[in-house]
Amino acid sequence: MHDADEGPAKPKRKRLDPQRREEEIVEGAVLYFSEVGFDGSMRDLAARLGISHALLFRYFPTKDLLIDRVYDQIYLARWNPSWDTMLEDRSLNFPERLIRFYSDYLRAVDRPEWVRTFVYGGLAGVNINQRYLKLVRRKVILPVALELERLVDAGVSAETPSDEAVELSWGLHGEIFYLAIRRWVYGIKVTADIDGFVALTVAKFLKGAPGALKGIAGARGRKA
Amino acid sequence: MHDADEGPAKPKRKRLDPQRREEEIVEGAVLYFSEVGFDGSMRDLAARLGISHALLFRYFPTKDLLIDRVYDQIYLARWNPSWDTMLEDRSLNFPERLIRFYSDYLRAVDRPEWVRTFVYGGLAGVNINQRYLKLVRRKVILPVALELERLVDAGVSAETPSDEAVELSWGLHGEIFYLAIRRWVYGIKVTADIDGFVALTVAKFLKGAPGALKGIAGARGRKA
DNA sequence: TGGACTAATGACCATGTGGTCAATATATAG
DNA sequence: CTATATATTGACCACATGGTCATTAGTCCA
Repeated sequence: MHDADEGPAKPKRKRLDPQRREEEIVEGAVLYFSEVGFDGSMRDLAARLGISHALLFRYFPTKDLLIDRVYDQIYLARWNPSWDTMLEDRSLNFPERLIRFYSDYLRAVDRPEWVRTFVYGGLAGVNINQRYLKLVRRKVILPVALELERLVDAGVSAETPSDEAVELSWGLHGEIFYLAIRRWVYGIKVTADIDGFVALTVAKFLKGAPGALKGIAGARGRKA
Repeated sequence: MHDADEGPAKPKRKRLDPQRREEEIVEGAVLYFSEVGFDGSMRDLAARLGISHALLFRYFPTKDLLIDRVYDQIYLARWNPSWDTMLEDRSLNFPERLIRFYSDYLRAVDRPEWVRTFVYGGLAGVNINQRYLKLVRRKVILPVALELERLVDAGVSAETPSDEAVELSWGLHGEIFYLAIRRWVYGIKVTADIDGFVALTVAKFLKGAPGALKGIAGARGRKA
C-alpha cells in the first residue's frame, strides 16, 4: 500500500451544494478578472478555483454570463449605501458634503481592479457600465446639480436641474474620477494626497461653477 | 497589355517595393485596429489589405510591433503642430486661448477610434500612452499651469509651476477629455455642443482655479 | 529574351479558446 | 452498508490565433 493519505490535504474532488459552489465561483471570478482583465480564460479561472473548467459552464453557460455577474458583484454590491444620503444631508453645508462624499468615493474607487475593470467593461460594451452610471447620475450628479442651482438662485424649487448644471456636475465628477484613470489606466504618477486633491478640486468647482452657470443663465456668450 | 491601372478585376499578386508596402500596411492597420480594437487578428487585417497574413509578419515580426507602429501613427502623427504655440500665444488673452485650444483639441480627439484605442492601449500597458501623455503634459498642462500662476500673481517668473497649479490644469484637461470618455467608452449620451461645453468648463476653471490656488498658497504662507 | 533577386504566398504548426457530454465519484437517504 | 441523485470531471470538438518556412512568381537588368 503506497497510498498513505496525502499529507497536505489533497481532496480529489469536492462536492459542494450548488449555492455554495456558485458563491465560490463568483468570488473567485471577481478576483481573477480584476487582476487579469476580461481576456482571462475560463480554464485559468477554473484552475485557480481548483475545479475543472467544465464545472464553470455548468453554473454559467457562457463566459459573458459570468462576467455580467462579476460586474454586478463589483459595482452594484460595492456601492456604499451611506453615499445615498450623504450628499443630500442638509444638516451639513454643501462644500463639506461635497468634500466628504468625494473623498470617500474616490478612496473607494481608486483601486486598480475597480478602475480597470470598469473601463475595460466600458470598452467591451458590457451593459453594467451604463447601469452603474445611471446610478451615479441619479444619486450624485443630479443632487449636486440641484444644489448648484440653489447656490445661484436660492429660490429655485425645480426638481430637475438645468442641462448646464448637470454638465458642470458631471464635470466635477469626471475631473475627480480622471485622477484614478490617470493612475490606473495610464499608469502615470499622480498625487497621493487624495484629500488635498478633492479639497482643491471641490474648491475650484464651488468658486467657478456658480459663476459659470450664472453667466450662462444671464446672457449667453459672456466671456471673462 | 490590357492594363487600366485601377484593376477592376483581380490582380493575383502585386509586387510593391518594400517601402510602399509598409506604408500601406501601416495605413490599413490604423484603420483596422481603430475600428475593431486590438483584439483584431492579423489574418483579418491581411484580408482587408488584400495580402496574405504571412506578409504582415515579414514587415512586422510580431503583432505587438505593428501595434506600436499604429500607436505612433495615431497619436504622435496626429498631434496638430499649431497646438504647440496656440496656448502660448500671448497676443490673445488667456481665456480665449484656452477656449480655442480645447475646442480644437476636443474636436480632434472626440472620435471613437481615438478615444477607444487610447484607453484600450492604456489598459494594455502600451507605452505609447505614457509617451503621449508626456507630450500633453509638456505642451498643454504645464503652459496652462504657468499661466494660471500668473493669473494669481502677475509677478511670477518661475519656469515650473507649483504642484497645485499642475493638478488644477490636469483637472481641466481631465474634465474635458472625460466628455469623450463618457461618450465613446461608456456609451452614454452627452451634449453635442462641444463649443458650449468647452466654454462652460473653461469659464468654470477660470473663475474657480485662481481662487482655489490662492487659497492654498495663502493657507500655506508665502511661496517664492 | 532569360536569369536572378526577392516580394509574396499557401500550407502548416503549436497553442489556446469557448463550449459539450458521457462517464465518474461523492454526500446523503433508506 | 447499499442505492441513488447529482456535483464534478476528463476527453473531446471546432475554430481562431500568432508565427514559420519552403515554394512560387513578379520585375528589373544584362
